Amino acid sequence: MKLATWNVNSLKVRLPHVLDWLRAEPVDVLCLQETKLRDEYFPQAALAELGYESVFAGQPTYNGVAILARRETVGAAASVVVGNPLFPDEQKRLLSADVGGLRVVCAYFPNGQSVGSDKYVYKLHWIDALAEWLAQPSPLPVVLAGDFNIAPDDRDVHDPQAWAGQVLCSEPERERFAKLVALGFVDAFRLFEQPPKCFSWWDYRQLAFRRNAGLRIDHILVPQALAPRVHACRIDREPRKREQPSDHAPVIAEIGPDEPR
DNA sequence: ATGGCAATGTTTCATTGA
Repeated sequence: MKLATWNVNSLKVRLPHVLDWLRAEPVDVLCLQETKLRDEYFPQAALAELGYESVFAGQPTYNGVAILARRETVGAAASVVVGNPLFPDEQKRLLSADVGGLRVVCAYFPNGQSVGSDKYVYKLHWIDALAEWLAQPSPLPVVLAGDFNIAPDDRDVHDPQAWAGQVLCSEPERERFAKLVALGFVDAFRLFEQPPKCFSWWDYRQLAFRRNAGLRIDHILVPQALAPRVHACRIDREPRKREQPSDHAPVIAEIGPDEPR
């Protein structure tokens, strides 16, 4: 199956991009972040027309996550959980659903604003609680996909010197990323040899995309045991080239079937 | 040191993002 994650920065504005993208790249599961929509405005019907079932947890203005599942290939989403049971939170950043034999956890990590700020402290606590939750046993292999708002390594930063110690790159954030991975995951993207300077987010300002001045902050973590089944992982820059794009690009992983064919 | 760009609702600016 193909599983992707994409921070769309407003699904209202980006719906045409998402629909076009799914027509060109009919992934089986798509995790969305920053839908910025109340649940009553979620474009369920338009996605259903393309064959996708949606589960979602939104709020006005900020945050909002969704998991789209292509019905004919992965069936219906089950065991939907909104938020982290261990971390009561008004902000809609986390959504889990069982689909296609996987427990898909769609996450929009807090941004953190700046190192040492209240939002940064919240970010670290939020991640710690996520790790605590993910440490609990699951009946299905867990895939954690989303906008982590962490560039795990200097390879994931266009200008590591400029970003050193800054939010998204600070050591406490990177330690937390490593702690999540240490629960038994692998970063699907790094299972493969990748060209240098692969990023998933570029600032809207200062022609950052054209200069490839970006960060790799969107990730798909798969269980170590599933690593042999991951056949590819890449970032699709094409949607970022369109008019009025999201500042993030989708990340796609191809995960093979359980049984060798 | 600051703004720069985009989206939203508190809407003609302030807030947030990353």
